[in-house]
Parts: sequence; structure tokens; C-alpha cells
Amino acid sequence: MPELPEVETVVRSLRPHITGRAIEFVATSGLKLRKSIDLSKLKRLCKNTHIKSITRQGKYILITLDSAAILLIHLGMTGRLVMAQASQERPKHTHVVFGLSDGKELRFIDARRFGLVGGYRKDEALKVEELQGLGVDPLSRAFTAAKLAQELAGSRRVVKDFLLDQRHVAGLGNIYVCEALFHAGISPQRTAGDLKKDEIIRLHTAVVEILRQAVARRGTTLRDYVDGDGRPGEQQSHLSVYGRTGKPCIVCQEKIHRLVQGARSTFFCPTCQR
DNA sequence: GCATTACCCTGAAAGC
DNA sequence: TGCTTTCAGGGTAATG
Repeated sequence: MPELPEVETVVRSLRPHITGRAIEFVATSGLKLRKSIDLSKLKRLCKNTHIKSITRQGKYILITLDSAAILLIHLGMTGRLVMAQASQERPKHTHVVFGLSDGKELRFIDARRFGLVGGYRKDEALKVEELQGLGVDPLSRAFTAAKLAQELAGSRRVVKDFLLDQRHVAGLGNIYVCEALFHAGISPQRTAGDLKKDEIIRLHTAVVEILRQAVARRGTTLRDYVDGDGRPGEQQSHLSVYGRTGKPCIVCQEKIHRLVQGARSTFFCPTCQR
């Protein structure tokens, strides 16, 4: 399940392959993803233009074209954005294909179709609905302990749900929220607005460190995720609590517990996290 | 504003 | 063995 480190890894791995390339054709499966794909619009946007850059905002991938139009991609749960030779057979669940000028294809593959692929003209690009409400990116300079404190202030939600809300901090998902709360020693059931100053500082540090470490290890692959070159990540063997129900805590040996919050599994150590 | 629930969807795993 | 059921969850929308 791609979160910030996985999306960042995809962006970095694709950058040398697609920057400066022209898009010669666009094809789709015709199946609906999170939203329907407007193929004719994608074709119009991609015609006679080159790829200028590929960047990330939260879990969204932005491919900016020379025309200043943007292609917006979200990997959802099982989405993959990979390079392939045009001669290679397109795998099952390939929903969007961008044919590039060097004979390669940039393919969006998504079994569960929770992902999203859209295109926006230059005049639409600054007010893309999906990006408008996104909170601070936790790997940006703007994400400070003070900023986190400001976001948390007054919230009556449980901190686990709060951190998953992309309107506050953009890029965290279930795995890294569980991991960050563990490393900060904070129970996932605490009320967000009740965290003390020292706890907020610990949480801020944990979020940044966990994400940086995961980026360095090119993300977590539990099942589907691969980067733009088709390579899995390496962070999965370094998880402290996620998916470790019943196994001993790496700090105190207490068994890791699992509970369900907002229809998502939460993994935590009841001794280390207060 | 916030919590809860349902929905989208496929494939792996579990259960029978 | 083979079929059926359950579970996984990011984001959104409806409801209370």
C-alpha cells in the first residue's frame, strides 16, 4: 500500500526515464478507477508536448508537461506506475498507458482500481480539487513540531485517525502512522488535542525519522508495491509493530496488540505506548 | 466539526 | 481438491 516513501521512491525511479520525453500516445482500459478516466482529454493534453518534471505532493504524483498541464496520479492501494518496453506484454489490470518517444511505455497498473489518473490544463492546474485540501508534507521544511502542535490543537479525534487525515499531514498511511506512534511512545487511542508538548516533539521526530528511513530503504513492500523499475522496497523487514500481532515488542517483549480504528487495523505495544 | 458506516475492488488466505 | 467467505484498506460520500 503506497504511502509517502513508496510514492517518493516511484517518483525518483521514474524521473530519469521520463523527463524530457514526448508522449506519443495514450491508451486506457476503459474501466473506471476511483474516478472515470477522460481519455480524450488526456490525449489532448499530451499532444505535441514533452514531460517537464515529475514530483510528489502527499501521496499524489504530479507529472508536469511543457504546456504546464499536469497529469495527476494516485496509486490507491494496489496501483503501480512502471516503465516497460513497448514490446513487453501489458500485464493484467493495466489501465493507462503513456507511449513515450523512446519506444518505452509508462504504465499504470491497478488490480483493485482504487487509484486515480487525471489530467488538468494549465488554467486548471492551480486549483486541482484533490490537491487543494492537502495538509503539510511531513518531509518538507514546513513540517515542524510547532506546525504539528498547531494542527493537533483542539482536535477531539483519536491521534491515529488524525494522522491518517490527509488534510492535516499529507502522505502518512496506516503503516507509518502505526510505526511513528510506536516510536514516539504514544497510544493510538489518545485524543489528538490532549498530547503534551514533549509528546508532540517526540511524535514529530518519529514521523520524520520513520519516513526518511523508509525512503532510504525505497519503501515497504507487503504485497503489491514496486517502484518505477519494478523493484520492491526493503522497509518491510524493519517494521516494529505493523502486522506483528502477538509477536514480542522489540523494546519490552510484551505482545503487540491489534485493534480496529475507523475500519483500519492498528498495531501497537500497550506497554511502550501510553 | 467530527464519528461512523458503506462503498469502490481483486486476490490471497482462511474456512468448510 | 474445490468452492465460498473473509479480509486487506485510501479516499470519498452519506448519515447522524
